[in-house]
Amino acid sequence: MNEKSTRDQIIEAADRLFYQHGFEHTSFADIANAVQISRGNFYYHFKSKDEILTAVIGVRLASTRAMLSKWESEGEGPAERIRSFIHMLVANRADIKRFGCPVGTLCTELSKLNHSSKADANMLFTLFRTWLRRQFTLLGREADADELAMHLLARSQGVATLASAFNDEKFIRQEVQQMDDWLKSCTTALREKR
Amino acid sequence: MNEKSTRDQIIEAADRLFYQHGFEHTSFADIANAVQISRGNFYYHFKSKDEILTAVIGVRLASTRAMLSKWESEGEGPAERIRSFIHMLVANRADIKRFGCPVGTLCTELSKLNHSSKADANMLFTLFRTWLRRQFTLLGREADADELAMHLLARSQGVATLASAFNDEKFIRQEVQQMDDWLKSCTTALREKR
DNA sequence: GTCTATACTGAGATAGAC
DNA sequence: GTCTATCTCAGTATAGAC
Repeated sequence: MNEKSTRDQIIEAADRLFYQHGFEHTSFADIANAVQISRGNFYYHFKSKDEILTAVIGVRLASTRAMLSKWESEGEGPAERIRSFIHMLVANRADIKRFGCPVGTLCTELSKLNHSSKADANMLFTLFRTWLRRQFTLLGREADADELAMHLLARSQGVATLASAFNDEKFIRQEVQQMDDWLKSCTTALREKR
Repeated sequence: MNEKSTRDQIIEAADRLFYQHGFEHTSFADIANAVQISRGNFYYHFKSKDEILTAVIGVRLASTRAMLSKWESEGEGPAERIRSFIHMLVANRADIKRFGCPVGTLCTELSKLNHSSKADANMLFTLFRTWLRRQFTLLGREADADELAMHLLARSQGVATLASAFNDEKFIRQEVQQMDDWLKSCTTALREKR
């Protein structure tokens, strides 16, 4: 079973194209062309474009949950787990430089379209927020865990946006370094309080 | 001459609609409807939709330059001027909460569309970057002025993105407070070096 | 499950009257 | 300078053959 089902291929292609060119700007023809099927066949698998979007968001939610679980089980302690999040920017720097953050850009677009799937897409942000909040709580920062989680999310979003606008990978590394330092200071601040 | 020319009205309406609903999602009918003119009349003033976008970006560039000049002349010293930039987030919080940052969201969209006006829109970012860099230089941080400028730009972009996704004005105030503190620490760090 | 052919819609754009 | 009418085309969607 090396062959993926046509349905999965469609979702995969749509996921990539929505990321690279945006949801609205991606046409059925684009997706059909990428999967090498006819436009007509398309409607056997999905009734509408919105239905594909729903499926794409579903896949992204699932893969995000899987990634967070992996970080949770593999990271030695909350600080290293948070570092996993921060270093995602470096790991994906080539894509981020070209297309920005897949979560941020999708949420922004759906928000402008006032699309019915907007809330589902925002759930991607919530997954990260909740996960980060738990890590900061484990780090002993339960009082401001959510604030720290949101702060870090915002920092990474900003980095993605500017790295894309200025087509600048070096800036990503620079900011990641600063976020690492900031994370250390979070733990230090805690020790000083003791 | 209280009446604005039709051309200016079109640009104004397009500016607002592009911000609220995105460039691609805004149709001629939407703009024509907002200005209360017929679609046909439209083409007397602009040959194409791209031409309207060019005009909108032109207006935004001009008004950004004007705003930066105003901050430059009115702010007492570089630190207070940088604070003007930071507090833009608070001043525009209602719009930012709903539609994100007008600069960031436009640049992101045009980047995904691979639009020919992408570079012009990015110039908006460059205006802020250059201006902030100069302020940090005046603050005595010439060695890392550009890094600080980019850092602050990224922070504000991230705040706008998340405030919009989570529909959260309080988060904006929270982060602005932190940026104010950060700005103070920039000056403090300098004094300590002396 | 995949194809071709085709209908329908909305959006960008033009022509020409007033 | 503004209007109505109309064209073209891309994109979504459907019908029905294979």
